[in-house]
Amino acid sequence: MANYDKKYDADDKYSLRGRVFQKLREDILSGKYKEHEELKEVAIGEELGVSRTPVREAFRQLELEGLIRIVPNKGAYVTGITAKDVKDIYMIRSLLEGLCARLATEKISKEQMEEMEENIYLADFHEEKGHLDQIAELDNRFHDILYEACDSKLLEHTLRDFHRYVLRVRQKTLATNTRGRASNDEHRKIMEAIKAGDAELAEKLANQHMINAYDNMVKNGLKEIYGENTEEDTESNTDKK
Amino acid sequence: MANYDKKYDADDKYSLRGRVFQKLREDILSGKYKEHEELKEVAIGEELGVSRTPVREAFRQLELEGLIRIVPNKGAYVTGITAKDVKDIYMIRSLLEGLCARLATEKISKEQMEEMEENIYLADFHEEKGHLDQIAELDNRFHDILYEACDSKLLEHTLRDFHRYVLRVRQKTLATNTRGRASNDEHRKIMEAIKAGDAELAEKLANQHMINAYDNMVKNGLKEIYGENTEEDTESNTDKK
DNA sequence: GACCGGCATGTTGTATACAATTATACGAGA
DNA sequence: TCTCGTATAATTGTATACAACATGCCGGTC
Repeated sequence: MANYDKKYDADDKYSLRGRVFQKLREDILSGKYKEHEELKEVAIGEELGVSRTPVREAFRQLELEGLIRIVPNKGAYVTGITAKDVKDIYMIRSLLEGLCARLATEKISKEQMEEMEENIYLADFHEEKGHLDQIAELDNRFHDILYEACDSKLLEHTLRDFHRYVLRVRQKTLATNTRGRASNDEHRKIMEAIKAGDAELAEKLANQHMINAYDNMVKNGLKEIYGENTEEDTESNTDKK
Repeated sequence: MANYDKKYDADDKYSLRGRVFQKLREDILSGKYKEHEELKEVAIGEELGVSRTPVREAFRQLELEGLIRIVPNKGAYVTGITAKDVKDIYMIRSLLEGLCARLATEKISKEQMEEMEENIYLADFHEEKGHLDQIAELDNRFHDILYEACDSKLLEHTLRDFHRYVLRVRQKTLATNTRGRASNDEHRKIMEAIKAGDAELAEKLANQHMINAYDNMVKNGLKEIYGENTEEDTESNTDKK
């Protein structure tokens, strides 16, 4: 981890490797490739019209992002997220989003503050109309703004990683109920605390925001989506040492 | 980042790529390759007796670990750590080590508990004798035990990443003064809290332990080691679109 | 009929060849 | 002498060829 600038070249859109990397990440997160599915180098390569070399390099990166698992001499498999993983991520995020909000209170710029207010306003609007896609999009964007505003490349990157990682789960739950409204209300309170310069409060609210999001997810049947033990690797590993 | 099992195959010692990856990581962390030094594929390849292919793949992984920075069509450069990066990392670690200690209080095994006690006992011994290398080693190991004991692959991995990342700095400061003793005393208190089942206390102590470690580092001239602005990328980037 | 071994096939691992891009050096012109 | 442009070299990006390994089928043997 701890790789700030990475995004700006690892994701470079203009090399074949970068394109393959982005495409595969998107496809995995969007669910095109499902858990435990095997990704074959030649198949991916043909699909995207490139040779195996850039595909292989993209695989190595995807592995470090935790999206696939590479078994030497065997293949690359899409990793699963267990219910426990999700729980752990939200525990970690609760603390770090809090830290992020606290730092942002000091560091946020005028433009970021304005975008945040606009974000909440827009989310209200789409909430009224029931535009689920836009709500999800704005929810993501709210957190992105917060990450940018904390003025710490490391924290920003860490949070973005975790955020992206649970997207697979989150998208399924945000659309199912009234969490959208509650979530946006919490966003508003965080925003107001930051605007008022109350770092302590902003931190606490952001902490709680994550806890609420997780609780809601559990209530709405996280277990059914990602079984109690999706166990991305059971004892099927005879290749250790 | 969220890539638990990765270690067990990304680091696989028996493929050329895995060996190159490990070797380079070690060399960068140990300081053999210095900040902003350019790593050339052929040079590394020849040195290790392999072709460019495994070297390139190792580069991609090192980039995601934040140890090098790859500029498309130009080269791979060892990244620097700014003083602010170190500060951010310790802020993050303060929270996460606290969480880790709290979780470990519930989950730690008998064996882990025993190793932890032994660790502290040994550290005391080497402290008396002034064995700086062993003290540093035991300090690292203490945290590793804690990471393992929290029973969260994600948290464990995240903390390990950050821990490893600041090793470059930490090794230089631990040896310079009396921090070794103070650090071990703090370890003992954390251990006792865990043993007593007091999760709250363990968390607070671990929080403070990181803050103290950072304060000590600042006192002992972090600035001089990693200048105020080691700025791993200034505006020397004319290649961004 | 069950088990074992080896060949055939497919897939990944590595090396090498070639293309594209960037850096460097040198010389011509002002 | 300085600057600019072109040619040349060096380096990375990509494709392909070959090697190593894993898997599954098939026939043989007990």
